[in-house]
Amino acid sequence: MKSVEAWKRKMLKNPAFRKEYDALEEEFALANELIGARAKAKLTQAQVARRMGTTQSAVARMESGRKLPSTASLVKYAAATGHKVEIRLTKAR
Amino acid sequence: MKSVEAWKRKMLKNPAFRKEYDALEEEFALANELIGARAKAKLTQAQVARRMGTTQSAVARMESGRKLPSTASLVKYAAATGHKVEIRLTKAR
DNA sequence: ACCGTCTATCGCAATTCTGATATATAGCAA
DNA sequence: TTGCTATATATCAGAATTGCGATAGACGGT
Repeated sequence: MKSVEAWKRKMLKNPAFRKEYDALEEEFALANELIGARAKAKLTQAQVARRMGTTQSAVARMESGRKLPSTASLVKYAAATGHKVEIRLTKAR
Repeated sequence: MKSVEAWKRKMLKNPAFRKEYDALEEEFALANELIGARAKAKLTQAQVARRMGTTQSAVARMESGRKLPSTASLVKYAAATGHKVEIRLTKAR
């Protein structure tokens, strides 16, 4: 067992940290969606960027998960990788 | 058959209009998701607004479909109505 | 080691969205 | 009609995101 995992389990018991973590998880999940979509399309960031009408650095930023991208950007990114965006509000766990 | 429907079918054959229409459809679909989530929660715009830490007018704007709300706002809105946001990039039709 | 390709990050101006207030409209009940 | 509640719209300053160039790191091939 990796010590990082132990640390994570312990920290998640802290409510304050937990809140932060959940918010971050949102961003990471989204970043994975993006990277996965681009991988399926077999395109580089630069190629997606050109199709979106923007630059490679902007695409890298979206995939970094350091910022939540706008809905408009998501739609453009999806189109560039041959996908469409689906946004659902499902019952919270 | 309503004449509006006939007009719509005809217009959708126009590629330029079609593009506009698809973009709008995106926003309307999202607005419906939001309104539906709030209806299930049986909350008013003002109640959701207070839970989101914003005002009734901001909630109305999100649901109007006249602007694409930010991802951050979607997350807050979902939480306020007892939901969570799911964003998926699926194969384009 | 050098080169070419792909990705990550920084800083700043420009664009877009948000928060807030005020006001308008619609429906309903007394 | 009056009053009350819920929703819609306008405006504007402030906040957040984007576009862009420059640059650095990572990786594989020669």
